[in-house]
Amino acid sequence: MKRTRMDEATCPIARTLDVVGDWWSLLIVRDAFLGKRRFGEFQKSLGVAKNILSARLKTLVADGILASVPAADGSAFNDYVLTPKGRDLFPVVIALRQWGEKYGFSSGESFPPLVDAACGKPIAPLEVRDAAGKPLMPQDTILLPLPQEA
Amino acid sequence: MKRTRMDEATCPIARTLDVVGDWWSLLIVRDAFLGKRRFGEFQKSLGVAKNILSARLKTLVADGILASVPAADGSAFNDYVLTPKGRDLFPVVIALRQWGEKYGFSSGESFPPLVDAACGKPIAPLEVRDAAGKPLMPQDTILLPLPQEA
DNA sequence: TTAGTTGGTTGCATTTTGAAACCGAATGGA
DNA sequence: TCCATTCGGTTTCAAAATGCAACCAACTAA
Repeated sequence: MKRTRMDEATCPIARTLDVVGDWWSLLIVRDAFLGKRRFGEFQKSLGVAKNILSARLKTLVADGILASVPAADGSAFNDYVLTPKGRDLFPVVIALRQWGEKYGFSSGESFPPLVDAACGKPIAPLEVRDAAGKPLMPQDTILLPLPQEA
Repeated sequence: MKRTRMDEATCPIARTLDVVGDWWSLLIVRDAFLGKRRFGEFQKSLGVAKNILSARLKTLVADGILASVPAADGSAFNDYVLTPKGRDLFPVVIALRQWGEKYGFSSGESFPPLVDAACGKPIAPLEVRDAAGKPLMPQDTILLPLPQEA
């Protein structure tokens, strides 16, 4: 009756969700992208219970998404910073953000915009493209059978 | 002590995760992209308990991601098909998939590839771009403060 | 020195999840 | 026509995750 694991799934989506598919992990990663690094910063920003945050940070570190390093301010505490593996979640976070921007707000509401630091303009909507760069719709793609190894 | 809701969050990412941030919803959406439409198809593919699947389909329909329509085969049952809002999750699913492809498999393993139906070649890695089309790294972006309404 | 902050852990109540049993309606076969 | 089986669920109940508050140890500031 444990939570169903998907780490043996043949599907890459399932394997990703097995690691970051819970309620808090991707929000922690989001905050890490925004420069937060201390336990207390995450806790205050997210409003998550400290035991939950503690458990999540542990698994994110164990999964190689965050690294626990000595604090930059010289204090005796730890900073939690994104590894390259964690930074590669950027498109995931942006995709979630853009869908939320489009569907998560009623017309009267607004949200803090994420913009290009250089030009100040909003980033472009993500597009799924083929090898040549042409945009692809969902129905333009097919899942091939698993290749058999020798 | 219920699960903390994030539907009031100012962050679009949090609002998205409030809707599809659980263990199963995005896998149901994935299967819907692959053409699955019947309760039994989802259940067999996912191996999820039927009560959970039933609850998830209900909320996905309530959230406007799936629509419940009369079955295409003329039987008395229902099909669950993606709405335009659901189809707009395509970049999310692809982002999760590409991260899983890169980090979710050991070197000996392989996974079914998702390819361009027209040319048979794998789809390109998603890239976050600025308004002009130039690729952006995470540190090239900044979150602006919430704009004040009049 | 002592009060407060930081970064947790522990304990417990509530909620969610998961497995299996159950059930009615639709379907199929003899 | 009758019976069995599948389909699409709901109910029941145990196990696990979540959330809150209390606690605590180490560091820090006054």
